[in-house]
Amino acid sequence: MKSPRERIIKTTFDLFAKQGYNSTGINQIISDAGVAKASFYLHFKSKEDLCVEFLNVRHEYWFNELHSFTAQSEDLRSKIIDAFDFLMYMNDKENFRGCSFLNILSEIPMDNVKILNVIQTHKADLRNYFLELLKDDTLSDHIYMLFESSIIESQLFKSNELIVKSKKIVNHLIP
Amino acid sequence: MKSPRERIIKTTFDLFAKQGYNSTGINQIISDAGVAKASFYLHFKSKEDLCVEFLNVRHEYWFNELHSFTAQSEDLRSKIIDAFDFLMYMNDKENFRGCSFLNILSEIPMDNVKILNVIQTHKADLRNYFLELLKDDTLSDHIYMLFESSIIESQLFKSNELIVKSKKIVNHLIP
Amino acid sequence: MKSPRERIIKTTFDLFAKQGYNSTGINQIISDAGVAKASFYLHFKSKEDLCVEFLNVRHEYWFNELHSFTAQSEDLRSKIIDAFDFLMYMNDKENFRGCSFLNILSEIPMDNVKILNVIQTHKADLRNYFLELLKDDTLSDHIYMLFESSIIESQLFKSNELIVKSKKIVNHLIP
Amino acid sequence: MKSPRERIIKTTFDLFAKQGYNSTGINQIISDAGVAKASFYLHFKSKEDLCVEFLNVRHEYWFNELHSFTAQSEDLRSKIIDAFDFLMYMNDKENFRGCSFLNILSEIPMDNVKILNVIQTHKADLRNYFLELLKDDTLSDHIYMLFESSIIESQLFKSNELIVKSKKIVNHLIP
DNA sequence: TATGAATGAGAATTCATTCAT
DNA sequence: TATGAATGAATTCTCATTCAT
Repeated sequence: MKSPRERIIKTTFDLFAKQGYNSTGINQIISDAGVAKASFYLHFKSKEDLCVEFLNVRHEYWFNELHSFTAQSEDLRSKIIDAFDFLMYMNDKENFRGCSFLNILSEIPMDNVKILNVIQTHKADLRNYFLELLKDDTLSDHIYMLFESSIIESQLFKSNELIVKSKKIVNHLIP
Repeated sequence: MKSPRERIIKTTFDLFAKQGYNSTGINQIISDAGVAKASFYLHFKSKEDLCVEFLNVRHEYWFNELHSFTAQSEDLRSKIIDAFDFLMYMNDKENFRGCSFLNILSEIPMDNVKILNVIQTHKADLRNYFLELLKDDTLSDHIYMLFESSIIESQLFKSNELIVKSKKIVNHLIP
Repeated sequence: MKSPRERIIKTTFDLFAKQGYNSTGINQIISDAGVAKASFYLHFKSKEDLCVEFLNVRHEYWFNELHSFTAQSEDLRSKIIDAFDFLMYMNDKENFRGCSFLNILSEIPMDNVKILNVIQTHKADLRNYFLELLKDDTLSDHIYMLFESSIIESQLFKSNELIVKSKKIVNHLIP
Repeated sequence: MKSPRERIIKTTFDLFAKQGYNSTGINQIISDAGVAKASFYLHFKSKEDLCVEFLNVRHEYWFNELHSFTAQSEDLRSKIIDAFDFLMYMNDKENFRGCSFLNILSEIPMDNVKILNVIQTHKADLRNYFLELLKDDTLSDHIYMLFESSIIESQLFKSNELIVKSKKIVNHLIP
């Protein structure tokens, strides 16, 4: 059995991704993780702190998954298309739960800069991911925005329809 | 002075748009609205019920605002561009709070179909708005997705940068 | 059966006087009072708020008791002496628990002005009580200080010894 | 660097005197002292135990300070007056925090004899201090009580007013 | 002697909802 | 229709203490 800290992070990873931030209480986390309440607060200063940790872990996990999913593709075009296929893979895997970062963005008060920063960094990294592939910021932002919409709209309609459509559009955009 | 029901709706409209669903308690609503607790539950079965009502009112309000904002434009191109300007107008007015519908989508449990339906309907209407203007579902969905991203990214970065960029892109897309 | 609010105040009165502020939790108060937790917070904004209310009630109670205890005495000297006898009566009644106001003074952080004010007012009133009787502020403060010490020392040593001694001293001081 | 035990005692000395007993948690003590939790309980059986130790150290410290402060004075009268000046000196130094012993007396359950004993001993010693100087137990207790009030009232009103008044009164009392 | 990790019990407070009038 | 009072269940967080090493 892993250490309490690891169990907390693992549990949080599952619960926040599945239920969101506000719907997941500390009580559920500790009971699912099999950890005492005080042990939780030994490792995390507050729920907000845990959220930051969660987002960091999620960030790493998500990009790792993206990278392995797109690793085979060699040319630019298929690398980008793969990214959209990755979204469908994730929707399948996580049941159209959408983007943990954007979900939490909606759940926190607007002045929570600590969490906001982590979310912004994640998305800035993603935006940069496309920029480094495409070397053209208008095109890369264009695709980034289709990518973002693809996530949200598939969450909203519980369907990959607009991801598929985005793929077609993107296919035409890439030179 | 308006009726209790109207006062509740008005207050909810302000608070949900400003603070979100979960951060707004019934207590704040009734105290801001100057209404007794029991009176609230006389008119609304539950907070969820109120949420549906809020989304309906918001739906109507939002499209009304969009229509008046874009009323002057006569040709297609400027009508679409105006829609993106409308987003900047709203960000200014509502301090980059993003889309009430998408925000609540993130705040509710995924199986809450009652609320999910209202959100889906709103977005379907918006998607249709572009379709009816453009008569070409690939193009209209393309623009719809840029529009959606524009909302979210400006909320995320508290900046209109990507709205401006979207406008340029959209300008090229429209024939 | 009285109203929840009354039951809370009655219970608090007993518990704070007996156990002090910090050793008395909300849980004990509501369970002893037979009231739901949320009902408690319906009537009192916070524990601090309850403390202020408690001190106000205690203030009135204490002076009422003092007045009735000393009501019979007609001349100045015996009125003052009666006040010291009153302390012994209270020690007997409340088992040498000392002064609720001074006890709480020791229990709160020094910057809690809200509570500090109530305590200061109580003691200013007491100081004034002696002044109005004696019309000589040096003498009245002299006696006030012996009175205060009498409370504290009898609490400390669980004995009325120094009250008795004070009475003798006071007897000589009054002209 | 001193031993853990010494560091704990030094830290406790500062924190208990400044914040009181209940407002000072073990966690703050060990973190301020730079000592591990288990090391703390190696040296002190419980917080209560630490409290006793604190009071003992404080006792010694306080009397030492008093003695040095009054060392210069040769005649009886000025030695007594000096004691009251000492209170003002301490109020200045410790920001009107009052008597550590009386403060803790208010913070503990009444049946905590272990701590109560230490407090009683301290005050008995003080009472004896005046007795040995004055050789007249009525007079010495009279002054002792003014002394005690002086501490408490200056703590209560954050002012030396009643200490000054006490000095005048005491000046007349001493033959 | 020294420690970092872990804990059970309890702290104050807020939630959406219902009841009696 | 309208209401003020009352509630059970949950919230986040802190307490002094102990265990395994």
